[in-house]
Amino acid sequence: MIVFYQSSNNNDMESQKYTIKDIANLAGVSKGTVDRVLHKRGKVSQKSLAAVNKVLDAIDFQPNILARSLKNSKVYRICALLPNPEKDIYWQSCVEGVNQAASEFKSFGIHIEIRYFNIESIDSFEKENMSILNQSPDAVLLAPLFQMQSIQIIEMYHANNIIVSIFNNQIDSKFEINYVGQALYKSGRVAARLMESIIHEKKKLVIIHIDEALNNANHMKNKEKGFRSYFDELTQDAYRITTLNVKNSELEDALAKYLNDDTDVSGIFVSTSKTYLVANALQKTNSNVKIVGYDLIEENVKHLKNKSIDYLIHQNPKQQTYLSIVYLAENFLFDKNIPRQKLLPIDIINSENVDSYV
Amino acid sequence: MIVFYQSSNNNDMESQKYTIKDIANLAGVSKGTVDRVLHKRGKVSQKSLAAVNKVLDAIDFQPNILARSLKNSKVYRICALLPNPEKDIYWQSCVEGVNQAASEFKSFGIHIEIRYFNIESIDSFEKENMSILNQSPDAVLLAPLFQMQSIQIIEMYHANNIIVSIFNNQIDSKFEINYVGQALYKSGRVAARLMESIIHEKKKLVIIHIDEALNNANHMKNKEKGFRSYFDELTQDAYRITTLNVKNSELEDALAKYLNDDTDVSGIFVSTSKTYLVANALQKTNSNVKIVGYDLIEENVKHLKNKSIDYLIHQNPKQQTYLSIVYLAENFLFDKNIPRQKLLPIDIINSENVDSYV
DNA sequence: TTGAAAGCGCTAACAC
DNA sequence: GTGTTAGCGCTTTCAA
Repeated sequence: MIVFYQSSNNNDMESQKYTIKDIANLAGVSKGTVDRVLHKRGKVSQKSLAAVNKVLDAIDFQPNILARSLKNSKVYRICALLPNPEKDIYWQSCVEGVNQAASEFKSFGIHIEIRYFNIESIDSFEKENMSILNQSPDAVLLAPLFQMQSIQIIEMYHANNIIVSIFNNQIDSKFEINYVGQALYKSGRVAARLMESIIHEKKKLVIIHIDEALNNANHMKNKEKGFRSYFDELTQDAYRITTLNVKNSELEDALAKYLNDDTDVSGIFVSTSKTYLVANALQKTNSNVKIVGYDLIEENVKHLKNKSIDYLIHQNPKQQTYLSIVYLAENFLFDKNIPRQKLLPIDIINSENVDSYV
Repeated sequence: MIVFYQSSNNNDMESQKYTIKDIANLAGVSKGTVDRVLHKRGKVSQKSLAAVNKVLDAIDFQPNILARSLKNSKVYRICALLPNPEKDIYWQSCVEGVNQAASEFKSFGIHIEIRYFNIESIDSFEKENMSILNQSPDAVLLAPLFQMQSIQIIEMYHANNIIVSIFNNQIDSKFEINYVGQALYKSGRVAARLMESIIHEKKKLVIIHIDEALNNANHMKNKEKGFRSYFDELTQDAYRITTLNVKNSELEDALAKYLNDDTDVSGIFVSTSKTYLVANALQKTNSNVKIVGYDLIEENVKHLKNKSIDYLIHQNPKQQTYLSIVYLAENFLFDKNIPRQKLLPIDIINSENVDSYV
């Protein structure tokens, strides 16, 4: 075993750390003046300014963010308003993302509260928002499922100096500081490419939207547009694509009937996390139709593993909320910039890589 | 526009922030004693202990990590030893991952230096390591391409109290604090599932390892095992799978010859980032063989987009090094735990989702 | 066994 | 315009 001696001096230029005090000494002024120069606050004489800037140019000064942050010791309150996962299990991951961020930032003085609204009730959405507004937290994270109401409420938050971050879906608002989500049109194209690669002979496809009324119609339409655009661009092959809008309750009958009428269907693209419902329905028809759908909820994963669903597209709900909170927290604590928009990768999931995502 | 009045008192139990000073006051002891109890250091009388613990039980005390960290203000030095990207562009992303982390943690007093070794030279690997050892940084991030030498050098770092983190590939060492990489066997299975879904008639497949001598043979063998295991488990269909080991320079001829002898081949799985070489070679044969390979380097992405490569598996090299550095930095700064192993998701990439990853 | 006090680097209030 | 100083919350040293 060779053991090297420590070199006695590691203070090379690079790892030298300068403080405001150092700069003040070097420039022959006081810490206060250095601070004034650094932050352009207060009056500074030409002479002092020049002296400090000269030092600043010569060294690579990195203000100690921890010290700055410590000084500003306050508790920041962030409120996350999420769809209640009891109504749709998809949202459970969003809760987990928030919770993970919450536990990571707890000891930094970031306090996070989760609230729920009922996805079937605009009223509950508005009520919760009003209640949050009344608490006046420092920031709010929102799933803006109801477009019109969301725009209104975000404006109110803004008027009250409450920062708003949104995830899951874009809306036409100018006042949110950040959006984290996925490119929906693109994800439709991804689904199309997957479908193309597994379909071979009969080129009839079906797009199924489930419970459109309850969900965000735009959301689904964008996915459909992407899906169709991909096939439209293919020059050699002509696919026939039909769109079906069904209610959850009518799905099984509607699908059975449709497939009975048209036995040439070879692939189904489901635009929501309810993909498993289609897989369930198909199991009874004993057909060999391929399915591409969305989201890693338990029921979907089960079907994916036994290959009754071929591919799922992962919308990364947990990462969406986790990231949103991290952006807010790091902005409060360390003054980090928040990107206006963060589009997460469009993850393709099959039976073999699914475990690596959960 | 409705504007709500701020509620006058937001100090609910939850958002109350206690400091050791508060605890000291509540327990009727000094800050020093509270610190001794919290960290079990120094002697404390039964009485004081009980008093402090009583307070601690009653409140939810979150020590302010920023303050702790500030106190311990020192410059941490991390050295990353990476394969030189000039020899193999794959490694470029690793450099970027380190650089990103470096810029994020610069103002926290984390100083990061990147060094390169030549992937074709064990000697350069050893020399660089010795030089790093001599600098005695606080931590080292290593791509342990040469198994035996890596084990030795990691032991040396360990003996010198230098923390070592590794990425890209596992080795049989007990002294590294953390490994970030991908499950190789699993990724072979993912490739197999992809291949199965796009291959339909002729069930002959080829596995190609390129430049095995230069690369980590184990690495490739694990992927192959995973790939084969998937097809072995299929009961209904019999696939014939052949393995080809070729040198970069001989690839084109070897492949042309092979495909000429056996015209039934319908899919090729390439175990390295040199997948584009196979695509290049195939373009000249005008065949319709499907290709599944690895990594989002530029040449591969080009082929992916024009569909001469069907799928790529993304090993996330940037994320590997980025995460490794983040783990180390957050451990130094905030005493965060470092997981022993972090296996990144096995990302499936096709022509449509590739842009969302870069 | 304990309390008092200094100090990490930065900010902000205050006095001159 | 500028320097001084107190203080953020924690750790650590020193004196009692």
